[in-house]
Amino acid sequence: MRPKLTDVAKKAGVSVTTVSRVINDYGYISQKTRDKVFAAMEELNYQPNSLARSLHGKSTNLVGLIFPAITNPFFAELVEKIEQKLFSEGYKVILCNAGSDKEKEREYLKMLLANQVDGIIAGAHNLGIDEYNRVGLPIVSFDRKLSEQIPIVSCDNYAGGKLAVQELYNAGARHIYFLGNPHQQGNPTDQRLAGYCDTLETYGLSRHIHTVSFSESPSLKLFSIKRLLQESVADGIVCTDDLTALLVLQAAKELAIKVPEQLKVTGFDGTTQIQLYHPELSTIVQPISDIAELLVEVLKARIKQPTEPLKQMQYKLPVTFLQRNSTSRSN
Amino acid sequence: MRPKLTDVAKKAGVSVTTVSRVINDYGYISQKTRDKVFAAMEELNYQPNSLARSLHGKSTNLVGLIFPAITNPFFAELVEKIEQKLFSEGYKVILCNAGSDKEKEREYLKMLLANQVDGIIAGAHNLGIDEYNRVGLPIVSFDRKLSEQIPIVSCDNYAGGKLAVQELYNAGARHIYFLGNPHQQGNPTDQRLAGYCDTLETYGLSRHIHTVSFSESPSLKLFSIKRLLQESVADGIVCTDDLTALLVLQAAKELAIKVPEQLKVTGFDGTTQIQLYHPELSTIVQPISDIAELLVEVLKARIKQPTEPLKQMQYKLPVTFLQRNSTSRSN
DNA sequence: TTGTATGCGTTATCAT
DNA sequence: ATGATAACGCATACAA
Repeated sequence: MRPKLTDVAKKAGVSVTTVSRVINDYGYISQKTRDKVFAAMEELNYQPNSLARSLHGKSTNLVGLIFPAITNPFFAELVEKIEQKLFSEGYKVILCNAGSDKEKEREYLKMLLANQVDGIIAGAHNLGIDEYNRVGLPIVSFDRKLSEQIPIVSCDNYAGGKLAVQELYNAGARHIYFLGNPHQQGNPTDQRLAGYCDTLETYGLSRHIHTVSFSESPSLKLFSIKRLLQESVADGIVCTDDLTALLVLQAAKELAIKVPEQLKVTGFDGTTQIQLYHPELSTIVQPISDIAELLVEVLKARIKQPTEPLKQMQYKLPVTFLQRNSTSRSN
Repeated sequence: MRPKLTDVAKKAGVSVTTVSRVINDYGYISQKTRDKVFAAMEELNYQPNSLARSLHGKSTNLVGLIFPAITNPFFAELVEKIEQKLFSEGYKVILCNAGSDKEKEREYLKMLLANQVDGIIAGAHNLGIDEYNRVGLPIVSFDRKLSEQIPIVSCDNYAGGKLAVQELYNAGARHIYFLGNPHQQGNPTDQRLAGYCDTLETYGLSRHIHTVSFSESPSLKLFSIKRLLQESVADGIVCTDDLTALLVLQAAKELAIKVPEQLKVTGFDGTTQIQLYHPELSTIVQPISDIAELLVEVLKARIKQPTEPLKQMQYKLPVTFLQRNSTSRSN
């Protein structure tokens, strides 16, 4: 049995109140008893039971993170940054890898409630608005609208889509395709598509929109991308994420299509990892660290003042373009 | 305020005991009251407070995961698998990204204790034996010896080191270098080095052991690898992880050293992600899914019977070789 | 400066 | 078949 307050009290020869006072540094206590208590705690390797503490009305300092998959480098880096910020603020993280599983996300949501988390940062979005509305807990969403009450942090997806087209155009591409996940209504990532469409229009080019399912197995994805490359006349492709872009590069290589001479490609996300291990890929870089920081800041504000009306519904962070070889100008 | 048992009881017009009975499916209750109670719960969106529950002696069904960095694809895949297994067993995961920070790992360990986790799976190892011994909680370690009392799950690192050398040798390499993290005493990963050394000896070749710090920044790592390639006569390199191997490939490319003609390279880990996005890299594949499953199984056993003496101290899972172009035979 | 008693939300024992 | 109540480990109002 783990030692409890009474055990420490007994060992130190004082009352539980005194021990509690020492632990929480509250009220008046003599240095002598303080020392005695610390010695007893040390000897027993005592750790206050934070469950009992929270039951008493104290907050748990627990934050739930709901994301689709940490094996995706983008989410891995984002989650890691979030975890770091939260840790430095005294919060601990319960990680919920919801995948694209509605039921699992629901389960996790219930679990987080049951564990009295102080708040939730949601990056997976399989559930509907009302389910999130019922939670009744501070929530901040990454990159997706969950409800009218839940603030969203994301990068400037529209600017990203626009920038990608501009860069491809400037590099000489005139048949610019869009390749991404099937889009869902009302999500900020749709803005990437909107940016693409609008910008094409200003150039007087026509749009070509193709989708590959995010959840599809990568080898299937590779297969459909190859078919796309064979059947199309694309000389530029805007991908909605880096992994898809890498598959395009791979497909092009297998088909002996030269990048960037015959085909220029941009990714989206710009994780440190892919920047480093795929230095050939141009991409729209999301400010992952800033996003993480902002998510945490906004959540903290909601936790502190849950009833306060939202100052701001959406926070959009700027993107940048990372010029690499896959979009080099070929003369 | 979140609804509590009394609220549900009041709404359903029964006592708290009855509600508790319904929730836990315990004792006798008429279908009629059962329905009433469920209706009330539904209406209030009631979630039992698992803190109060655990306070009463129930287990939290919480498992702590301590790992160095989920941005490393290997850990990302391992953690994701572990999380999946645990979830399907009814456990939730507290993720502790300890980095290589001793203090953070210590903090996390205390936090997990305070949150009454049922057990811990430890994959980061900055702390000493005694700190883990004091925990007094079911722990299973991945790939590292933490104490006499803590079971270890790992792949067969020795076989991995051996296999790598064999494959390089068979592909024609005769100056086979070892490139990895600086090794620490008594850890299973040292076995990779041992396997390398022993196997070289059977071939009558001499050993060349080089280290690059794991925590070093990748661009620094790349730099020192380039220097190594320039100064050495290596025609084969055994890397202790895939990311290092990728840096070697990159360095070779920049130095116009042809792989596999002039230099053959093997990685270690074999994550799905790197297999897919770096199809040129030969590697020793760890059975990640099996490792995850075994970690969870062993932990479950410890949780069920914490006092039972360990049946087995070490569990070694077999590795396989994935033959790709970086070790192709060049005639 | 220190100790006693009560309550947090839930489960379990005992009664009805 | 259902209800009253003690206990879980801790924090705090109140008392000493």
